[in-house]
Amino acid sequence: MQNNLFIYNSLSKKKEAFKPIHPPFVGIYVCGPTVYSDTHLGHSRPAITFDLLFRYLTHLGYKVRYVRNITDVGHLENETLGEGEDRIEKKARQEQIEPMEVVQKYVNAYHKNMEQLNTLSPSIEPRAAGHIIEQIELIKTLIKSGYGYESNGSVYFDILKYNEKYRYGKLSGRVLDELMSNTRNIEGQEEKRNSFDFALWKKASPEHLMRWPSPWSVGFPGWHLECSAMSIKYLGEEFDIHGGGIDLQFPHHECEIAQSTAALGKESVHYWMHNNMITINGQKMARSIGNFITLDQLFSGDHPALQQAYSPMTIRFFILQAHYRSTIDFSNEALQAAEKGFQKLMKAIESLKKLKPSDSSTIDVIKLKEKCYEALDDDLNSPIVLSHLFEGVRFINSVLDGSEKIDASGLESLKTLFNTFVFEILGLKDESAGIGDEKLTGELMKIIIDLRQTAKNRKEFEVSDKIRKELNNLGITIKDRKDGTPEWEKAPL
RNA sequence: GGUCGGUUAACCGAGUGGCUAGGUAGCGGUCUGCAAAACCGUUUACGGCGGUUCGAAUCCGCCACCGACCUCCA
Repeated sequence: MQNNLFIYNSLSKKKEAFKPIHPPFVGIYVCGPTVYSDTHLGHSRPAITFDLLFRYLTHLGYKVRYVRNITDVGHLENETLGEGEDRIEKKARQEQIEPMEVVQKYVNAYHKNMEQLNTLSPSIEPRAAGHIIEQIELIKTLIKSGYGYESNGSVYFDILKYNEKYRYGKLSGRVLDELMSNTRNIEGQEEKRNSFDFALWKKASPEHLMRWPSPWSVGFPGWHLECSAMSIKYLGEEFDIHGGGIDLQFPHHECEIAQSTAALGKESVHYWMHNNMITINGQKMARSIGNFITLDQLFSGDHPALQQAYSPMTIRFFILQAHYRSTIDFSNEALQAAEKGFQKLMKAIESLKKLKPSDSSTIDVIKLKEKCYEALDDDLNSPIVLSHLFEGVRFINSVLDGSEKIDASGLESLKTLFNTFVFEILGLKDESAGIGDEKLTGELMKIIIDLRQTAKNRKEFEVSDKIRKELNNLGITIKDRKDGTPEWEKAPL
């Protein structure tokens, strides 16, 4: 199996040819959400970025195992203090429910939103709390090899020791000496040999709800550990691609690298990929900053910053219009532009179905297809793919207008091209279909349009304009075509 | 303060040495009874100052501004 795909590797800071370890198999691990509140716009970025990667690799013929975890334990409010409260537990106390009820609630919400965005389900979606045993085993290995040490019932990772043999900080460009001089002295660190050591296992305080027995204490695993344990379990000691948000690079992914490398004695991940952030007013959108808009709010328009509701495919299109390693700035203007652009694309695909072939062709479909592949192969450059597809859109509309021509085989190729890239790979879908009572509406519209046509033929424009205006009030637009058969369309609700 | 990244036209956003990305908005036109759609044409660009080069948005230096990470974050 061959590919021309180049992927930007965060570790080498270069675009590298993608060579899977065991073709035709490809293993991908992506950091999923910590499920303690609603999914917001920022979460859709990695979901869509790695959905695109998953879809493209699958399209190329690879058998992809896509693992995306759910963090449901161990993610503390404040890691440095060592006394931060578990996010899930805090929410559980606030809402007076079980921690696992919090998890269930927000996992369900996350899944619903992911489905709305038309992202494919991962092959495996493991949860940290379901892999306590694997994590404990990994800690044992780390203690045995001297990289983990126990302290008062908790276990920490010894970064200084690790750095003797390996280089801590190589992903994020940190230098340990600088970390040492920069780290703030905060109380509550007495258990650690060094302030930058991170927890592998934490002893639970008496009031802590989420707790499991271990050789060291009744407690819970550290946040970074789950990804190492679960990626090893499902993808093997070495696997192809690890993805996640750029904000996870340090310390999360750095710690993951340290743990896995220390435990396995070798590099685990071949390609690190990081998606950039969605910004709002130029600043990162994040739960901690409080400037986020949830996906449900976007879909309903129910948020003070929103001028209107935006459909899931508008959001998906919006995100695909930027390259995944660039920031993308949220605004109503930008989303409205995305909405219009997306609708234009969908309309052209509808028109494509109706095109009549000519004897000759004025378009090179093969070249267009090649350009689309080239763009994807260049580190998943979806904005460029879209720009090529819009070339196709202009062509389709011109054929409809009579200024361009396409032959039968070209037409088939063009249909396949749009189907492949727009729906299969970019993962967009037509949202206008499937509104109830469609058939009846169609019949009714036929009658109304017929009446209006009669009025027009009699030059009773007052009547015909009234019909059009009343329909407009219902969100229905009449479009008189040159050949005298009017079209109508309903704005999406 | 340290490390890293960014600054492209009204907005979003591609592009890395010579060849107008694209979407949205604006303007003019074609079509149309009007309108919408579509098509054609088109305006406002590469943060500032230097340097390298025949040629720089693209490479180098300095400056300004913005941001990310250094706590948790997708």
